[in-house]
Amino acid sequence: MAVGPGTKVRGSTSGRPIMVLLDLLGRRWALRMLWELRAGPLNFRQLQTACGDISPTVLNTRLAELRDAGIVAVSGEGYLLTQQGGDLLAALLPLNDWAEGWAGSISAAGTRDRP
Amino acid sequence: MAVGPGTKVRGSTSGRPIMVLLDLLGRRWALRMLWELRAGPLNFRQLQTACGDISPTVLNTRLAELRDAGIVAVSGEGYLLTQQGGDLLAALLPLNDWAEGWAGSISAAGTRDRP
DNA sequence: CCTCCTTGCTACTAATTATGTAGCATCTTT
DNA sequence: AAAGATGCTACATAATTAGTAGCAAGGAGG
Repeated sequence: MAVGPGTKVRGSTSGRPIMVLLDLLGRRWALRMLWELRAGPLNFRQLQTACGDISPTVLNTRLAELRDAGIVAVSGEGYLLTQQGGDLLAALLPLNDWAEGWAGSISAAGTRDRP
Repeated sequence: MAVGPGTKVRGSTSGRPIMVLLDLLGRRWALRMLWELRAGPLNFRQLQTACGDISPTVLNTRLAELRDAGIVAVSGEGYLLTQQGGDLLAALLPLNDWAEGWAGSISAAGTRDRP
């Protein structure tokens, strides 16, 4: 197993699931890949394109990690979220709304620290 | 501003807020830092320790990015989440539950390769 | 069978980022 | 004044990511 609950990861030897998850999702393109898979399966090159022509090296590495983690799976249709992956994505969807509000507030106030 | 809505980021020239956010949170330690700040302010070295003795170089870089993004701020008490940062964290809290379920399901189903 | 695509992915090098350690400058406390 | 803390910079090394090329396998069409 590359990464999964119980694994020792950067910054935590405890293997606490949340730590493992934060490490996994903190790797480049991982979050974006989940995001791009939200609408349904994509094959390797489609996913690559969706992520802005990410290099196939990282894409493949990340895919392996996410598959090992049981978040992504392969099918005849291409790569897709597992049931669990879908649940994870659902937990991430609110980020979109937050980001929209963020955009509004920053372009309005544009500063670095809040009172 | 280093990174914020409207910025061009890796994999997206659109500057769509969600893309900028996913890029920002996808940098090493960013998610973890937010997580560790959930309970209240921490000073530089406390935060460093909380993140498992992350190197001060990255810590400082990430802090600057998160401050530029209006997610983290400094006060006499140390580094803390802004109002917005708090909202973002709130959106991320469900990940903890998800991760717990993840741990359970993987150790129960023992899919890929666990002893 | 033979080409010509498409697809998933490996190879390899260059560039960017992160790690790890040391230590300085600035307070605060004793 | 001396002895911590604290926030951070410097710098060398290691690890990760980017970028590009291209191969092996499979399918469609001829």
